[in-house]
Amino acid sequence: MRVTSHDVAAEAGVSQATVARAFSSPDKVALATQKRVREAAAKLGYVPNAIARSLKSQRTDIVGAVVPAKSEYWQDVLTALSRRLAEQGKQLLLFPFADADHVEEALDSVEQYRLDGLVLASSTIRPEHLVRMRRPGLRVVAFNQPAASGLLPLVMVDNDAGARDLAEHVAAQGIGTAAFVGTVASASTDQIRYRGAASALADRGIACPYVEAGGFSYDAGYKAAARILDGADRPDAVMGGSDEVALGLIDGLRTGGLDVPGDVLVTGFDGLPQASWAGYDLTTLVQPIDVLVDATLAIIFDDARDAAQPERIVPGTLREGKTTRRGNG
Amino acid sequence: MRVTSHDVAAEAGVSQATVARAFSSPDKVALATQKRVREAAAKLGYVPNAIARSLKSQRTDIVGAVVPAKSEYWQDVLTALSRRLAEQGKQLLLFPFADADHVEEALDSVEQYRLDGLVLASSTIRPEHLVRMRRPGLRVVAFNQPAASGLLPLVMVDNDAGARDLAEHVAAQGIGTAAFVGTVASASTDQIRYRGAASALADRGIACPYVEAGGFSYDAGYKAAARILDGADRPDAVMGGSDEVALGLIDGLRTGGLDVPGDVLVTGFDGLPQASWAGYDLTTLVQPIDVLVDATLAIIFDDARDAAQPERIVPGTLREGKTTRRGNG
DNA sequence: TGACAGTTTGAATACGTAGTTATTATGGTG
DNA sequence: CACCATAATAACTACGTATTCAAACTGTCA
Repeated sequence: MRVTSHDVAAEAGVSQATVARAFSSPDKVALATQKRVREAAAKLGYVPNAIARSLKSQRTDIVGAVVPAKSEYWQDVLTALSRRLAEQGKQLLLFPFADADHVEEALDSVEQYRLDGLVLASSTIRPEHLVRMRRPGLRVVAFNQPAASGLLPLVMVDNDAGARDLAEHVAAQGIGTAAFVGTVASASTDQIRYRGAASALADRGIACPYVEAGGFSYDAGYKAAARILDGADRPDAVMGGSDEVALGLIDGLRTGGLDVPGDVLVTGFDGLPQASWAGYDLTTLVQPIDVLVDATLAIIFDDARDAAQPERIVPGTLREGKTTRRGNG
Repeated sequence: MRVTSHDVAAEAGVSQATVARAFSSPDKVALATQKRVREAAAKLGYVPNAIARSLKSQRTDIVGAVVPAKSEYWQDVLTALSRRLAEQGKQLLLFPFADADHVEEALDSVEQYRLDGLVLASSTIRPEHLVRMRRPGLRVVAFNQPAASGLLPLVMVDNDAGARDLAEHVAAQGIGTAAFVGTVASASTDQIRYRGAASALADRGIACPYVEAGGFSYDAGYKAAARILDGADRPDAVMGGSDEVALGLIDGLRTGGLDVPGDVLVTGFDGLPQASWAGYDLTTLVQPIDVLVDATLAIIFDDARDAAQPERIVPGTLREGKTTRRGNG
């Protein structure tokens, strides 16, 4: 039924061991034998069984990713991650979770597979879940998850500096008041971004209250806009906790009759492709996803275990769009 | 080092076989023994090894997906697919490819893993690649890929009917001329959608030339808008081959000084979340992704192999947005 | 020619689980 | 109390590969 190395061995008139060697370490097999084996394999349609190989070699060439099921940002990250892995002949196995309450189930599945590495995403994974994944033989990396600091190797963009950059850029446009519309208040990225922005604005005498959108989505941002519009004093600038929320904010504010950027400036955070779309042209902090992904894979695969708890914090870059470009007055 | 069922057996004072049974078919183990095994397992931190299980049972509980590396639409599909699989305790393994020339590499990797099923996506996978994947023991499904008809089990939205619905809807707004901006002319979905739209419009005496955007992206649509604007006679309506292209078209047309829908109507195809964003509110054909995913998994996992070559064609639903709502005149 | 280093190959084994067969314990009945 | 049916467990083996170890073969040099 299924063609195995034994079948190929019989066909080529050699032993199974030789077939295995011909595929995994060809330099140890005489050229003529190699050719004979390859021909037999081709004739029978033999393909090495990765499952059996993994069992023997204790490597799966598979990296797992525990991520929120629905999120533009994470979709982008996963795209970059899986592409990078594919280039190295490795694969990405997804463990999506619907919400914070279902993380544990995802982690249960993870343990079954003997993955080479694991990327833990989402700032809503709780610390107790994080430490649970510290197992011998499994390289875990927390991705953009400040709460993991000190608990796990960590790779993230410099949220604090990024938020400050955005705040300073906005302040430079000459605003009087501002507001920060966060995603979910308990998310550690949210907290850092807010503190960074608020602190930078405070330095310039600008107050910046926190408003919680209650989700990471466009819809959450859209709805939050209504609350901004209803508020007593409308801020001159609104800083979104993420691009998705910011894009929702823009549409919500515009639906409410405001002009962006004429009446109110808006910023985001992440650098999603959609933020660059001409309809929005959002000012945001672009995360260098490729750099973050490379850093992540370096921690997983580099034998030179950089220190005990590596912590790579990568700077983002400010993207200036028209959402913070005041008309001419 | 790694805890195995043998270790647990020793700890619990039973045989390895009993430990295995306690986990895979608990009903065959006395309750008291079961408890003892579970306690020993918990104490040692034992987790069954899915790799070894797969080798023995010839099932991996993993479904693979060969998809284009970069695409909003496929990201959505994969999200739905992986979520559905996770609910059933199964996982999704990604095999992304950068472009049509790299499909073969992806397929090479696929064969190594003994997957329970495989989803082949993208309308740019060539027929010879499709048939290559027809292997005993592997359930393959072509997802939204008309070209696979007759070659592989196929699940797709009714592209023809959808395109006709959109065309009729647009025609009903009282247009005189139209244009179809496809993605990539060689894509089989593109061809069907164009033919459906053009034929429905022709029935009403409206000509509909084909314009190739040259890609599946927002950028491709944005650039195609320029060509529409430069053209001799501007169409009253532009039908995009996909939502991504249509969103680019809208922004491109608006950048060029046109009002959408005031000066020109625009439609898309797919029903991406972004199409519903207030800034666009695109008229499009919404694909019932959950239905498509369920149909796909049914073919992969249902033993009652529906016919030899099942072909599930699911109707989409027209979403009427403001991009086809002419002002009031 | 014989010995020896180096290369190439084959036999045997282990990876960790699940299922198959054999053995022992249990309980009910005449 | 013997006997049998049934439940529960143990011993063993297979899944397909990679690797260890030993054997066979190559060619070189004294």
